[in-house]
Amino acid sequence: MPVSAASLARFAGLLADRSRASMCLALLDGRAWTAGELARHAGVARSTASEHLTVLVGAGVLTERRQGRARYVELAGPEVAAALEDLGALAGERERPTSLRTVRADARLAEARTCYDHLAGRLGVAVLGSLAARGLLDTTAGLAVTPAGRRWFAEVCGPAPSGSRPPVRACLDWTERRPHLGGALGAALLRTALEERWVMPVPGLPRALAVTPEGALALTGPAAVAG
Amino acid sequence: MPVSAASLARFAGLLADRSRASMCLALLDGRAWTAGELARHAGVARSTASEHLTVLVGAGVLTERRQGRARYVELAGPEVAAALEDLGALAGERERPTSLRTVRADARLAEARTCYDHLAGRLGVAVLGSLAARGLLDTTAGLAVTPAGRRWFAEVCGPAPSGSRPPVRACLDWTERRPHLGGALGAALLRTALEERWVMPVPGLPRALAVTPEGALALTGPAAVAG
DNA sequence: GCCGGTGTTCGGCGGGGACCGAACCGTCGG
DNA sequence: CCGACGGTTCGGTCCCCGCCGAACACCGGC
Repeated sequence: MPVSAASLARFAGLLADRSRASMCLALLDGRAWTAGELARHAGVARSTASEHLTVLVGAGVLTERRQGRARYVELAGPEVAAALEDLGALAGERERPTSLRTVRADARLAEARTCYDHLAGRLGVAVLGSLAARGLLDTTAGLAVTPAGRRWFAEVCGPAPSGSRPPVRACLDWTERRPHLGGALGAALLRTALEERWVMPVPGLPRALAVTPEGALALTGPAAVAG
Repeated sequence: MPVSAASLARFAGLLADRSRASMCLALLDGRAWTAGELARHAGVARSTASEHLTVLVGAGVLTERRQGRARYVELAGPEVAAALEDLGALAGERERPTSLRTVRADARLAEARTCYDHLAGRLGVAVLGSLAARGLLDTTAGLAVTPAGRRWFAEVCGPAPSGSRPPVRACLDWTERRPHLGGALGAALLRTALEERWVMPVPGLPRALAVTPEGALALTGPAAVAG
């Protein structure tokens, strides 16, 4: 017995609005946003945004956290982020960069950025390739961790996270159109990379990352530094 | 540069209508339907269905084939089917069976059925488990084919299909709530199973399959026949 | 050529929902 | 206590779009 058409339609309807879609895409950076920020981002009145957020939270797409007078919302979980990414990949059409300012920002984001809670951009794709070349991941069919890879992740990121989230996930990169490493281990790797200063957030450019020399060595190996 | 909110919203809007969702879900059986059949299935006038189909074909979700006076439509490809399945899994809510007739049909479908172009139901889940137990698939992290598995698939299904479609894909089963085997090899396995008479279509119940004794042996091994 | 069946086009109706502004409520800070 | 600020509620407007029926176009068969 499949999903009912009604519930599928209702669910798709959540994203079938420009403002709500805009908010969800913004939240793909993995951070919590306030209602006002999202209103400004989507270009609608605060009242309108408030109603949209109530809908999305009610449907379980977002979770909220009240803090003083602020209402913070974020994506309800990695599954939601994954669904958004996949749907976005299928939707296909891209925004066209317009000003020089945005072109520069886009270039930084294309180089290295976060994708929800893992690495993306040229760096993210290179990391996946490097891990595969080093025999730590198996990409011959689907994506899986090799025994050597399990040891490596345990050594670098600490004990493997448990839970229902798949350890590795091939996440289609929006700029590279090739997969990068998502899943629980992808998230753990980003956490380690930030702690170890392999990558640093770029001030004023929320999702962008700057790669340090040590980071290039640790993440992609001695040879594969340049994109 | 992410997908634009507008294009994501537009795409989601395609499924955000009860009638269109109903048609797409019907088409998940992998067959081509005529416009009239889909109109009846969705419970709308032929004229309405015609408009919906024009929209879906125009957006690339469906492809059409004119044949005489009939207009056949089907899903544009496995990616679309996969996206529908994932979205449906996330949407969650299920239809409630209503009459005895449908309960019986549901029971057959829960036992063994096709899911677009591969095996599903208790059988599908059992096949995945059996292949993993025999060391032909690796499920410890994600889903991947082992070297032994590659040899087995080549022997049983012929040369491995090439192309961009991922060889194996964990497809969440609607009735079992556990993954079964999708992807190119999943499709090849169903093709073989039909050719070898391991499973037979059930007359009058489109997606249902009956498992033959040889099929149970070949697909799930000597021990794991009963559900 | 006529007829039945299938699909499409068009006009018109109706409902849902996205949006805003104004008023209001809470919280924080002086 | 008051003002500033973030968020919410409510009425009201507007428009989009899903739906139908009627008329029409097309194909196939007798």
